Amino acid sequence: MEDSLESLILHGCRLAEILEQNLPILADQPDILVNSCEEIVSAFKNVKERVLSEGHTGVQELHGSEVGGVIREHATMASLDPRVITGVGGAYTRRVEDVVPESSEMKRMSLHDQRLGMGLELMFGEIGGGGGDVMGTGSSGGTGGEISLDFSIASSSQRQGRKNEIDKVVKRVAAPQMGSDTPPEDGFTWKKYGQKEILGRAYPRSYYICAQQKLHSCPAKKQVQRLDHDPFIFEVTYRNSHTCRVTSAATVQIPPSTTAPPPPPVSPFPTSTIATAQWLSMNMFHHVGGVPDSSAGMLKAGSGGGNSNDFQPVAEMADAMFNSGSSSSNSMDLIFSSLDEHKWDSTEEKKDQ
DNA sequence: GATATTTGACCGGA
DNA sequence: TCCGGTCAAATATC
Repeated sequence: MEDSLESLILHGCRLAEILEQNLPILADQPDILVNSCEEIVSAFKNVKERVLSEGHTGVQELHGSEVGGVIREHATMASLDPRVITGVGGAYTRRVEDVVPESSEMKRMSLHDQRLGMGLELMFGEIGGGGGDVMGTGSSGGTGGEISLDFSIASSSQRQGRKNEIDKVVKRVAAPQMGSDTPPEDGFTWKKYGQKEILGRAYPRSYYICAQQKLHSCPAKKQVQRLDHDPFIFEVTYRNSHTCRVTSAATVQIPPSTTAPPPPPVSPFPTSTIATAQWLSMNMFHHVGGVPDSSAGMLKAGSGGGNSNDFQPVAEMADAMFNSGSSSSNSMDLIFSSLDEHKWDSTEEKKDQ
């Protein structure tokens, strides 16, 4: 049941993201804070248990040509962990209620996770059907509440296909600002060398090479493509590892699977206190009708390269959560810090330069 | 003037 | 032959 594992991770990440986004508000509402933390802990505890019991095979084997489809379809299965189903989203709420005995918590989860489900669907929508082996790792990193989902794509067909396809990482990131034409900073400087209309895509694809290519013969490249159904989400494909970074900062070793660091934190949710409070009350706790736009969410797909280490941050995060208690808002910093320390190196390095 | 971006042409894999 | 990726000249911006 690999899908449930990934869904669990995603669910936990999403809950953590929601909590982090609303920490300023929840600081004055300890009861809600505790409740929310417990939900997150529960989700990741489930992940941890599954990882330990399955020996990581769950994530490693999250292959398939239809990641999205798998998630969507399997999420409706009665045998699936209810939390998984609610985590996958509101699209299955009714089905869940059909299958699972009614539970107040379940219903609440299902309802206030509706927007999450939409996000997940958006997240997976275009990855599915690619015919590739997709290694997925859910992670939540950055101080801005970024939710990311990384998929390294290294299908057998792609291995045999075009060159440079082996070291290929696809990430999805939200536009730094609504309507922005440029993807978020990712810690590297890029030089655009081309743009092309892609068949079947509503938006052109931009091609970038590392700006350090001449200096360090850095082979890193990236492609930026807006999603058809959500132009505020960029699908960023990284190819080749940065050699420039290794050269300029010998202390940082970049595995191929983490070719690119995550973009800077971007708040995918309303930023004003009022807007946040409204969203919070609508979706997280009171879940009255209406499904907010999830399109601004920070989504990434990519990374991994089939390396089991991809899964490590999740386990670390789970550990951090379980060991740090759940009633303190500081736990969130602790949770994300372990990820950030790794992922934000390059950004900081660049700033230091 | 240097650098960055745009854009049409070309190349090569499927 | 099609289409994605790259090149390089033209253009824009600083």
